[in-house]
Amino acid sequence: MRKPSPGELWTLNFEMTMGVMAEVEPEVRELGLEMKEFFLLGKLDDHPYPADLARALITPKPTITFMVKRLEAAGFVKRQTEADDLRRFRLTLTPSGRKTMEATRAILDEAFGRRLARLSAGERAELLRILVLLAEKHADPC
Amino acid sequence: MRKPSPGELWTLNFEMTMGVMAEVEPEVRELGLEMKEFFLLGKLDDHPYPADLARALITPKPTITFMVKRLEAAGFVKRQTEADDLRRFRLTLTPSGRKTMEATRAILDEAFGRRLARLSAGERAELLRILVLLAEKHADPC
DNA sequence: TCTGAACAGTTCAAGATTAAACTAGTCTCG
DNA sequence: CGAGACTAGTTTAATCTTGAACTGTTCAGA
Repeated sequence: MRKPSPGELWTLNFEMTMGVMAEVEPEVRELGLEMKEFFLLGKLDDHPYPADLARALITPKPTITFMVKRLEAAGFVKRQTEADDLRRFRLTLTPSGRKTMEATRAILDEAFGRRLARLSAGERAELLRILVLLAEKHADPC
Repeated sequence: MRKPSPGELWTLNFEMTMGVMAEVEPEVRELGLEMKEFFLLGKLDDHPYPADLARALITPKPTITFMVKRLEAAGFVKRQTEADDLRRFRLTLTPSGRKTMEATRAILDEAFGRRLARLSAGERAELLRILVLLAEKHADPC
């Protein structure tokens, strides 16, 4: 590959990522979960409120409302009102929700693990190091 | 970061990728393009037929139909019937479509370039090498 | 040539997403 | 306290997406 521009590199990475997601999706669906719902469940421990989730997942609030509704109906999430701020609902994973989330992660581990197996141990470590650098949020210097 | 599982690494990467996309999206919208449409335009040279695009973009055929309709109406894409196979339409970028696509890529270059600037030249080269390995499609050994 | 399978692309209807507007609770500052 | 600004979460209505079914075309094999 000719030396790509940053945008081309981003696109290559994006397509790889989406390829893995598409690979995994049917199997995850069989667990009764959409990939987007998996992302939500994965954030729940650190971001237990809907508005908080909306920010963390870069997703509009109404979308979160509807996803939470579905997840609650499916028995993956429990909502409880927060005594000290009556506007908010604290969301928690039910045991079934956690189990399903972990099963999904296992499927993802397996699929992306197959790709990572193409790399040496050193390359995998380097990739981790690099991704941590890239993922870091930098304060906008205004 | 504790050594993450493959799925956690994938998720870290996915979130970084989506973060860049969210960063870029408003500016791209001002050009009159959705990000999804940008991906479509970017594939057009190599995949000039809708069904072909649907496969390349891992997207259902009706979605492509509607996106192409919009892109044609916006003057970014031209459709012409293919004489030797009357089922198919060949799609081509109009000059305006190519210009807009390139402007979008420039925005992406700028945004992802800012992240890449956190890496050394050696790390960037290593990242490219690694992503090429990960992105490669392997034949399923059945 | 004909028949049936396969493919390109579209339509339609059901379902998902989301911007805008809303309700209701909290907080700040006089 | 009380007014106004802000935040959480929902509703509504418009838009977007997509599975299923369809039309029309091509192609392989009898």
